[in-house]
Amino acid sequence: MVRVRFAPSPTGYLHLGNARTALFNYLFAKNKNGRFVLRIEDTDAERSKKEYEKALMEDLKWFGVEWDEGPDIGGDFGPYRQTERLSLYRNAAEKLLAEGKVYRCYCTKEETDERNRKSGKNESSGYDNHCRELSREDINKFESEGRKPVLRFRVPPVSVKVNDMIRGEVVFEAENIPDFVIIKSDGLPIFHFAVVIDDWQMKISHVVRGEDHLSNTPKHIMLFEALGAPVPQFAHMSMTLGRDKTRLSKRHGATSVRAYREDGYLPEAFFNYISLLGWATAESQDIFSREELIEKFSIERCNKSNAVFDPEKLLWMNGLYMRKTSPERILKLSLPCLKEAGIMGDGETEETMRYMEKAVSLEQEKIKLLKDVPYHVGFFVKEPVYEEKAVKKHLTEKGKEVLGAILPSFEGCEEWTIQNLEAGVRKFCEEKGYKAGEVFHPLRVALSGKTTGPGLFEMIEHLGKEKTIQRLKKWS
RNA sequence: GCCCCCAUCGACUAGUGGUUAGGUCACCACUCUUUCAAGGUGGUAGCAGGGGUUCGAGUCCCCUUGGGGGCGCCA
Repeated sequence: MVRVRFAPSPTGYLHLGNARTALFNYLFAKNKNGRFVLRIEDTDAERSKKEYEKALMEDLKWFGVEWDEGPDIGGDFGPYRQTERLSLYRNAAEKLLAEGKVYRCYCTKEETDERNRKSGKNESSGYDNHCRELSREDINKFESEGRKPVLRFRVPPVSVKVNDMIRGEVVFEAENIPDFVIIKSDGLPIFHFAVVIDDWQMKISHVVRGEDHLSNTPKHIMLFEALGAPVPQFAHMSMTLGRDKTRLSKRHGATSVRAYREDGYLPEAFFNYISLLGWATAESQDIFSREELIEKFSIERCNKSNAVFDPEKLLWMNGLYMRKTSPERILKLSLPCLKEAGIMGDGETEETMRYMEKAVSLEQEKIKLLKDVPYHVGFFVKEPVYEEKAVKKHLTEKGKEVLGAILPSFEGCEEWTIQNLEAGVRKFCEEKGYKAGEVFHPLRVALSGKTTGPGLFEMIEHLGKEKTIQRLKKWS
């Protein structure tokens, strides 16, 4: 049984990189008919916030990554929050201590840094295993000073092979791994220890995570072995970078799932785009339905090299899905924006909803983001926002003259259909000797406020006689 | 400083010793068209560098360079 997990820290909104890790875990699990576990790593008391945990779950659900076990829905291997599992870590650590696999260390950060400096080593070269063989006397002395020890893992002198599903075999020498802390002096576990205990006890079969953890994996393997626990399979996926190939951060623009969600991306577009980062089929297909992705996904086809997140391609893909979906759904999803823009209110009638659906359908191929919907369809119900440039260019004296001249033919239009409207306007052009553009452009601007929009006659037809005449009068 | 990973168009990628190095985004041109889009057609653009191995290297090996990551009482 394949069991994978996604284990975020609730210290901020779900990051794009993490979203990708979650997605790959999800796809892998679903592809293998396995289980996808959500675990919250909230042992960092200062930075972890309940509201972020909530947001994390909302955003995951938003783009369709749903878990089979997690803090909100439970499961057979809970609890699923690390702060609720502290006794588990403590017990496991006690056992290792009794077995001599970990030891108490009383050094402060300053002391180890100082020793490193004196021996000419780099400050970040790690712990020097100073407290490995403390005597009873030493311990008593430190304890009487009131020092609180940390628990350090006694790294065995062996090399560790990581058999990575993406990277193949990677070997690490123990000499490059200093004894590391597993329990802090306040009794809380360090990340590396908590993950191992959790993965073990939650029976995680495959650990799929970012490459940033590859160098830490030998530590994890040593811990699994010290615990007598089975070592899971590992797959370290490439990292997600920004345009300049550095780690994705604020200065690259939006980096949280929340931001894309609020900008009006469609969840299926986001899902599809993210799946393409560091993974591809032999055909390099790039449009997939959720089901297709689940069916075709495989860890073996994950790339080893880092991937640059390209917001432009995401935007293109969103437009594609926007064109594919129904106007009804677009309207429904953009309702909050429309309300905010004062274009629609609460409790609109069924008739208005259908009217707006039609308006959306006329503009659908141009809509790239939900938040742009008000801009595209606002003029159908509200007085147009007249764009200065458009007015200046087309609603000139001559333009207004044309509008005044054509007004009667609209007033006299009995059957308000696209065909009639077009025939009428064309007839007008011919009779008065206007070129089409001389009439079409002023009409469009007077009615919509913009130089771009739906087909002119579809637009007029949908606007209706009343609004059309009222707006034309205003400009003639 | 030490350790690890990676390297095909600007970006995402296909490629697993013999290819005119393919697709997608972006870009450019043309086309369609009342506008803007969308669509269609075509195009610009790539194997980081140097050594090997081989009849033959984008594909295998080594070095260099570049990029990323790790080495915390953060996760």
